[in-house]
Amino acid sequence: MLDRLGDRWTVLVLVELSKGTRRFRELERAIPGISQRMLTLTTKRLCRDGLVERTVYPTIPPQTDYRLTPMGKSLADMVFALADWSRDHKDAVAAARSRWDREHA
Amino acid sequence: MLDRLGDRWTVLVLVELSKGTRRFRELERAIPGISQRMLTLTTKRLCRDGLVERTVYPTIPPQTDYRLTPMGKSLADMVFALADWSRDHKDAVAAARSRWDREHA
DNA sequence: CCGTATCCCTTAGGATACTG
DNA sequence: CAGTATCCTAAGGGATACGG
Repeated sequence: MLDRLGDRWTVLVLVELSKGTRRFRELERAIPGISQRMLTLTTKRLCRDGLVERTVYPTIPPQTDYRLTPMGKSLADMVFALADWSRDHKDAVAAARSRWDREHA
Repeated sequence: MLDRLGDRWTVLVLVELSKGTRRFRELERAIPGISQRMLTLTTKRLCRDGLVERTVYPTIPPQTDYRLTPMGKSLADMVFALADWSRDHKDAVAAARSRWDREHA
């Protein structure tokens, strides 16, 4: 499970879907740099794990909606907690790094 | 920052150090499967980020102690929160997966 | 014991092209 | 639009050998 949050794209999809239902193309545009392939793989994994739900409208052109399940929402909350931690300690980490880099020049 | 927790070895080292001060060899034994190379890289990154502190005793044979900084401890707490989430939802995820696998056979 | 330096192989994932 | 299929390369990380 922890390795799921290790995946960069997974986290970004989770965050984007936490804002509401999104279509495939909307996710793609909202997440700069993601390839079609990775978006497909990522959403598929999230669906398989029961974190995201998919609804397909067999219209022309086709439309697919993605949205977080309750479990997905709770995981997204963990992501936000991590993001908070990250923000709170960003400066301290940066300071530690520059100090390390100075001392190991 | 989030990608740090994506790294499997980083998480395991963090967890092990949360139990107390450890020497290089102790970490290696406590984390099955980690290579010397990855342990070195992982501890070095953690030190650079100010999450772990190193104390070297220039004895023969040499000895090096690793321990979490306060910031490292707080990150370890986040890891434990994730582990809790994981434990709480383990069954639900497993169920979702087997259902998915059944339906996509 | 505590690392560093190389080699080497696997795999993640981007680019591209094609379907319903 | 919403994917699937194929190719290809960059790099993460294991195995091994060596140094202080």
